Amino acid sequence: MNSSVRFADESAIVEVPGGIDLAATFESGQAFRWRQAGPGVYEGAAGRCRARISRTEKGISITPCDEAALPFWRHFLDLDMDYAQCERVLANDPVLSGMLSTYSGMRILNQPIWECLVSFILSSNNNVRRISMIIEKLCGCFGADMGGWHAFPTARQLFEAGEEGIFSCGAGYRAGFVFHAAEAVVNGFSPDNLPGLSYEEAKTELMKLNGVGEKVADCVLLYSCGFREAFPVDVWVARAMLGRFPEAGKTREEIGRFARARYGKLAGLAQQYLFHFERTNS
DNA sequence: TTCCAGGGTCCTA
DNA sequence: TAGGACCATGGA
Repeated sequence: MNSSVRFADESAIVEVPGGIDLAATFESGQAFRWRQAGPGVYEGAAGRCRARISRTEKGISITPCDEAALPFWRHFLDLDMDYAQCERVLANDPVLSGMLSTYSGMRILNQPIWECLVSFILSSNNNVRRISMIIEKLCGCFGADMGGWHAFPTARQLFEAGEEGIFSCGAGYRAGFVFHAAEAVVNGFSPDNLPGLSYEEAKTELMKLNGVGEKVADCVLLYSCGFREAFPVDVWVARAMLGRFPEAGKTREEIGRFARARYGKLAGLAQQYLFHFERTNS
């Protein structure tokens, strides 16, 4: 799917045919460095890039953004995926149809893999607000100074920060897990190779890391590696599924299997609607 | 004061 | 293999 683009005033104005709901996309617990800066306006960063994204009549405006930067943001926001078609398919599901009309335009992001991995290691037994706080501290303490803001720290930067440095940012018992992941990357593990594997292979590789279980692995695969069949099951999604699909099973593994069989390659998007709806309506 | 949060690990039975 | 204790911490 290709959409028209024009550049003006250091901005890229991009037409988004399938529509995009910035609030649902940035506030549905998949990314932790984005804040609302006004009505229909979000500011945030991904890796070493920072931008202000606002709604326009037919799509979005990304500032700053030139021709060289556009591919990064196009991939990050998944602008080449036909979400209108995805929503048409999911709308046939009686459970999801109401959620789709409420949050139509919610998208699954393609985040930098290392950043996504660390973010979701930090998510264990934690809440969204506090995860964001820890990540901002990690960026401020160890990320590269980009002039007024800090990039997400690289694996080497977190390795050199040490477990104590990571702990000092409020990571708690998860500091050891993050340090171990950084050490693994410094010693040769390459997260960027994961998209080239199968879903099962990539999940197995991720789960070799300390602090990465079934749920965290599925989050990384869905939000940064392009595996749209991944179906992370946290307390909210488990609650949503148990209330609507008693036949899905009780364990998180059973629920995940049931959802992948039911929704296929759209399982990840279905999960995002279930999570966001359950959180905002409880 | 207790419970909960986008869980995972380790120990015990 | 299943179940439960434990891990840090801040907000409700």
